[in-house]
Amino acid sequence: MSEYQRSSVEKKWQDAWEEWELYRFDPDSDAEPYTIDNPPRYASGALHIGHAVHYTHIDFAARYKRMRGYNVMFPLCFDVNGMPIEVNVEKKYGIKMRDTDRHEFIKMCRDFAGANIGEMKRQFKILGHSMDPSVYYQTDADYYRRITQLTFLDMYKKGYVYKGERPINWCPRCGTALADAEVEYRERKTALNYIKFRETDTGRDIIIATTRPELLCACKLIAVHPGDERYADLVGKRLKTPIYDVEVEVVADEKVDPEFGTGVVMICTIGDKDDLEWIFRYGLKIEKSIDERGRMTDIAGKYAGMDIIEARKAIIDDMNDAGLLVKQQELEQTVGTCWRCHTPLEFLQVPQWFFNILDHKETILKAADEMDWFPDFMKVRLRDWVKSLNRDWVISRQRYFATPIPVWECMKCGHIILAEEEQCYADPTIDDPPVERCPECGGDLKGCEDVFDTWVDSSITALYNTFWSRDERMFKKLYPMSLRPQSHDIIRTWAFYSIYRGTAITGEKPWKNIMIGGFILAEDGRPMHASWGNAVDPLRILEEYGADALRYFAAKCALGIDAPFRSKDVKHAVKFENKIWNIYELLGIWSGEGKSEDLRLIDRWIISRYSRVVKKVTEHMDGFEYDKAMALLENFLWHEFADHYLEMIKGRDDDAVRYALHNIGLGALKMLAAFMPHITEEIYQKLYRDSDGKRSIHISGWPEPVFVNEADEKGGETVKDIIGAIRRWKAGQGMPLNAEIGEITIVAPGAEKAIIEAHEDILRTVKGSDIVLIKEEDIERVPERVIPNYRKIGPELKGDAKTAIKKLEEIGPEKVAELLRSGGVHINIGGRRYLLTGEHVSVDYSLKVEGVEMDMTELRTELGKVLLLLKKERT
RNA sequence: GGGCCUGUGGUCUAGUGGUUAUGACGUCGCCCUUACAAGGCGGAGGUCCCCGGUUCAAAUCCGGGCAGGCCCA
Repeated sequence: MSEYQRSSVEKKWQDAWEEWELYRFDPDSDAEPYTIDNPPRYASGALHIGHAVHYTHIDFAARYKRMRGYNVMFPLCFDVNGMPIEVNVEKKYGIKMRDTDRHEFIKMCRDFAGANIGEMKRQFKILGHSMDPSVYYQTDADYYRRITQLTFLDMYKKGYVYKGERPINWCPRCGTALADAEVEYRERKTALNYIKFRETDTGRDIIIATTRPELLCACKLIAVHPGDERYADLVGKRLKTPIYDVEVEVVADEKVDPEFGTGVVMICTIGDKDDLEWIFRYGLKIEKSIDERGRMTDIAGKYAGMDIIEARKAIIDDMNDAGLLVKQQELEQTVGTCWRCHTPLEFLQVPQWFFNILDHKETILKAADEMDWFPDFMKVRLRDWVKSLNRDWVISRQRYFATPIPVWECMKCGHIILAEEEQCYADPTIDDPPVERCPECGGDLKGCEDVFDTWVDSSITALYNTFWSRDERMFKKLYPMSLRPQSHDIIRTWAFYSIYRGTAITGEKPWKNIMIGGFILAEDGRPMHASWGNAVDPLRILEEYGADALRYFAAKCALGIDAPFRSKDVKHAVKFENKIWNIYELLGIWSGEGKSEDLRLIDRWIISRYSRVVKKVTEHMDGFEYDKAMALLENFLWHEFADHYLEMIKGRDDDAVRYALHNIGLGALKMLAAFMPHITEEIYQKLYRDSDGKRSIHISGWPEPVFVNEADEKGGETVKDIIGAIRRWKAGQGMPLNAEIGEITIVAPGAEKAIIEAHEDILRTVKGSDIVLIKEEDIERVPERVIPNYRKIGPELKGDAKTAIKKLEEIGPEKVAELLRSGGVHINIGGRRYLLTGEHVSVDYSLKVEGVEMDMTELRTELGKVLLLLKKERT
């Protein structure tokens, strides 16, 4: 009567697995490798339930493949570079990156991330994850950054890299370029300002609506819709800008929305992407009104040096004072913001480094086609994204904590000097260039201060994991990797960039399979938000319910589909654990592996059912359908094996039952092991370690089906149904389930053979004394009572209803039954004739077999109709 | 505005052309049975989001809506 002690058991095995180094990838093994391009966990510290679920799915794959005999590579890895760490460090120390020494700041970032990594390793451990510390990496380490730099050199030499000056997304707060993939669109409220421009010739006022009055200093053009009659005479004329008093021309352009504002727009260099389109169309000279730090430039006149918000406020005040501001209106708009700090982005022209992606779309799509996607519809998202791309990937960032771009530039002629391969990892802000002076012009060289977008680091994980550039033999063996697991929000980034880099460098896809996880929503079905108070802390769940329970919930989340967190599932998992624990408590009574010689029908039935489950679960595991595998296992173990088979075999002690219990008990436990590694290990060690011979269930083999026999299954199902019906009947009688019930009479033309074979098991299970098989004709049906259908008789016979019912009772059940069989009962009341049929009246029969009154239950079984007759209890 | 996904008893969910729609939670009733009352058995509870179409037959396929999620513009 022991209870499962989840917290101590989980801790015990987590420590043991770590000590045993159970999950080691063996580079020299002959076994087929199964390599997982594990997402390096970002070193910001906090564990989100979504992370917990995704990494748990990956752990399922790793554990399953290990049991299938693969040499599994499941790296323990962390993504460390990048802005979130920088932002955290700024917050923690109350400093600004730009005001801090570059290398001092980098050190603070490293230390900060390093401290988090310890906590994150602990999180993986208490989730029961099986990552392998022997294939460890973190993206900020020199050994990793070296590989990032080598891939860059390789791509540079192949012509994928260029430096260019073109408008890019710019975060003024972070002071860096951002790729399109890093832009997050947000709804926000802003003021639409109606301001006065003056027509040069006539002096009349033209009202223009703008959300960006601070850009007025860069206003180069005014546009109206060509069909807009209000302004037909304005086209070609010149207007003077308020405040600056600069003359600009009015053009007619289809792109203007006459409904918006006043139908007149000002075009500035540069505001947003629409402005950019106009700039190119009209060949406008680009004038920067905002600098890289988000401050107004000299062309803003008196506003120079202010930041954007200050300048906007100041110019509005000034225009208001001068009577140039007509009105302000609240406006909902969508703005591109920085993915990190959500500052609205500016569109600036700053020299940057680019990867050429536009020329390689076809290669990327082809590689994506060569991989298997789980679920397959996720491929569509990648395809749509690739097809929609119209700008190259900006890979340079004006930040500190990331991999430096390993180049020097001639300060005189701009010539680019690449780092030598041997030199990498190189930091050009510290290290000397490979040559002293520019080989072209003899000018001085300056180390590049830009760093890489962190996706440049993380998009080579497949190359890093497979020893690219380090071990040719291993690379040949391991690339492409077996599996890329990730979530669907980063298809356009991580998946896309990785495929691009992989194909650019090796000419081949980076993985064979890619599995995409869905989002975990809050219990109320909305996304989790700290401010909505619906966020779930997985560490609390772990503490309260344990890792196996949380993993059970993860298993029930189908791949690729957003699922709300369900604490009910976690609680249910605890019940299931308890059930598992007790099932194996019971199985512990039967020791030994048994023999298959004298298997009975019910043994063959459950073994065949089990074998089918093994086949189906294996298919589901291969297809990453963990929810289906888990559901199948639970249903089998709980509701077939425990509820029925175990009840049927209580009291037996023979080699056949031992054979069935041992095979199913061990096999089912193994199939559960990937999902619930702790409880299964505990039971394995107690019951099966000696016979199965492995140190841990997690390195034992995956079970094979024993046999499938359809006839046995049909027979067994029928026996199960008969026993179930008898148990239900007992419950209905208010009898204890272990009450003796004497003789059981059965009519079962299709199932006699099965019943005869299993009669001993049936009788022992339901505590019967004997089974008597009879024919349906042997049942005597004795009409007992007339049952009038008031609902039918009442409306039809109205006032005569009462009399009619009385008459029916006088005729008596036996006669009524006979009349009903021959068409109906004619009744005459006061000259009114009625025909009452089976709709109006029925007869209740009692059943007798050889004169004894019986209860009858009719079953539809796999072997046809079964009538079960049990002696009526005398009350 | 576009792409992809989802919409099934009070709540969550299985089911992708075929008797009476699966299961869980909750609820009501019964039962301590040689593991498990954190268990077993049973009952009540459903316009399968809406409208139209295809079909002998639609929760399921097609079209159009509506609502939610993710990604994008």
